[in-house]
Amino acid sequence: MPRRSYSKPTINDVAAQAKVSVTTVSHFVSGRSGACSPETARRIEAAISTLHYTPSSMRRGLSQKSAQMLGVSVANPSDSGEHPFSDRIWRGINREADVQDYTLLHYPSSVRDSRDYRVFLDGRVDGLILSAGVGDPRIARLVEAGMPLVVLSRADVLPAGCGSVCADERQTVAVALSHLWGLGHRRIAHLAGPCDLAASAEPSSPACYPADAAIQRRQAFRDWTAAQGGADPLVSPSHSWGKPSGIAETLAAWRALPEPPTALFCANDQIALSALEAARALDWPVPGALSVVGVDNSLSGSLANPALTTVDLDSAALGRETVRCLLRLMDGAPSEECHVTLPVSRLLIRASTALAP
Amino acid sequence: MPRRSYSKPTINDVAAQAKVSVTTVSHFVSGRSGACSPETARRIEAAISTLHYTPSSMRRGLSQKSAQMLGVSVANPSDSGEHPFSDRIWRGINREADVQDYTLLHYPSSVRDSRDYRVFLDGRVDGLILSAGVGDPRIARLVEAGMPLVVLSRADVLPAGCGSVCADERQTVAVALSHLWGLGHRRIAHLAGPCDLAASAEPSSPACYPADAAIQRRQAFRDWTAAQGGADPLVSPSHSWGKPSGIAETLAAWRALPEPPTALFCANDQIALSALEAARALDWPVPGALSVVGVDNSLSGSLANPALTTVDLDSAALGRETVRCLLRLMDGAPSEECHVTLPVSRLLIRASTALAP
DNA sequence: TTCACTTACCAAAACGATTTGGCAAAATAC
DNA sequence: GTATTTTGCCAAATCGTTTTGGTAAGTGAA
Repeated sequence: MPRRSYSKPTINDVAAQAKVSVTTVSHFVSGRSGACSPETARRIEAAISTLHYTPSSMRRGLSQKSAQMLGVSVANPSDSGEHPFSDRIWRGINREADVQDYTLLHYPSSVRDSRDYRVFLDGRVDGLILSAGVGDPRIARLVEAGMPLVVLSRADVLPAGCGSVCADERQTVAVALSHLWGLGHRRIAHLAGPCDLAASAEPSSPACYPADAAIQRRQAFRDWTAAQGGADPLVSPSHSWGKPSGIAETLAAWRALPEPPTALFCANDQIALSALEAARALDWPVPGALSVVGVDNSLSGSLANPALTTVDLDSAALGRETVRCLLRLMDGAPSEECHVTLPVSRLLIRASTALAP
Repeated sequence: MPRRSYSKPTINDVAAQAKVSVTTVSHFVSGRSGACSPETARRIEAAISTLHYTPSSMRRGLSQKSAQMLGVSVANPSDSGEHPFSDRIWRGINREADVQDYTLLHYPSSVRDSRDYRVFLDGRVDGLILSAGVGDPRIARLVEAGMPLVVLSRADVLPAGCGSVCADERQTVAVALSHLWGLGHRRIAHLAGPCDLAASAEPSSPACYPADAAIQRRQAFRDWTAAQGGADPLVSPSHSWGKPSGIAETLAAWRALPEPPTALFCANDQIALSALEAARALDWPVPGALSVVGVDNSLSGSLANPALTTVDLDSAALGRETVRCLLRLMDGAPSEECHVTLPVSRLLIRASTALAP
């Protein structure tokens, strides 16, 4: 038994009612190719409004070979509950797609993988934006199939043929560390994110972080401190982005050092919040004795006590750039020219950082 | 200059390569109508895998008059940063749509309204799920256009012709209050959500709460306490769902009462978290002297100190039911039979509630 | 008047899949 | 050995829109 479908008036109905040919209606509606006489226009307009005619974009796509639709599969907003980064990227993508007159087909990556992105290959979309783990085999498959593709990731971990957009993590780290440095901190420790790639691919992670964001941040931290002449900086083991554990132990160990750190640079806000909690438990005053900086500008961070100083990533800009990059690719730009690293970081100074003791 | 589009092999290419007719390929691919000989099957299979053929769902929809696609416009996950309720509904919808072999077209409600849901009327989708404010004029328009439609809202605030799904708020309230009652609390106050409809339509609100959820919860609270014989229960003025303010003042006033409340039932977790903060500032021990219950089971609530006792709404179930309801509607069920009120609440007892003092 | 040119419209083909109706050949029944 | 059914396949029509290639009628200039 066939499922009832929403049926609406067609261009033929309009043509019949207005007593003109479908061609004329099509021309009138799309505004292309030549004007029609005022009288004809009036009749067509009347018919359209009487019948509530809306041209079917699907049928249009049939003859135009374009669906004016972009597929998106960034870390499912659904699963990302409290990952503002992902949410803002998503919003940036939406905004720009709207401006460019494209509709988005959002396909959550949580859906069972057996389908293998088939939805995206069945002609519904003209191009694809996705976040994927390093070495995701599907990327190569999609590229091979000829699908224009932009991945939210670093260019150097991707197969050839697709574009990429990512945040400049060196800038992110520099923004945070120069703030601390300016406050007089000379002993700065780093609470790292998930630094082995396997872990960063775990489903609970905000998958639209470039898969190795944690590694990049850790490396940038080491480089930055090395550039200041500081030797052997304190770096914690990996912590999960989401509900990090083991932070209390690390902090206790650091505090017991002959020369404990006076500032903490945390790979993201969740980790920073856990650090805040741990410091309180240790009676380690923040920001009196220990300044803490996070990354992400999450709502929880702004509500924390003390309010968290954090690096705000303009993820909406990342989203926008992703769409633009994809459109360039679709316009035929060589994929080598579609790799973008954007400086999008800005420091939000709140109560968790202060002058070094 | 036309934009390059992703072009892929068609059923014709496959037929040519396998030296059979398109009809035979179509039958083979869709598995319908009669088997073909092993030899023919082998040739078709070979051609398909050589060419990487994927049937185009768009073209399929062209002749079948169905796109196997449902439109969704629940509170944009993008804007909902920390509204787990919305996220889980979204996930439930995804899951069920996948099971039923439908793809979702997600259209964020934040996009400029001038477009008026046109995307949804242009034949891309077979049905529509949305959350909308009370009296949203677009609902009536969509229904009039014949679009099968389910709204996440209460049935009695909707125009005729669409389905509806909502949580049973009386159950939500009962679950929370019986817990407190069982702990011996007899003086229970309510911190209400946004109770004027205009405010509940504010963009920052989790729009997939039924527009008047706050009102329903407040009413259910009054009814429940009245049923217990308690007279004149304490109810605060309206608070925003998101970043509520004025809570500190309310709590201070309540504490100064000759007989202060021993428990607080908050309209959602955000409000409860603010209450926790305010109680701490007042040196009002939670849960020693004041038990606090929220609604939503947000992550922030579980990480709070003390961890928040909360009502968990099985929003995924709501999402699932929404899809099923829509499919019933599309199958021709009369809209009067497509109104569902689901009891989906379950209590999560954590550290913010204890025996009455 | 005739030629060139524009305007206003239309008929038919195309897009890629499914569906329908039908035709041979093979298998089965009498 | 003929009649009937089944099997395996194909040609053509269909869906709603755009595109292509026209045809008439009207306008202006020679």
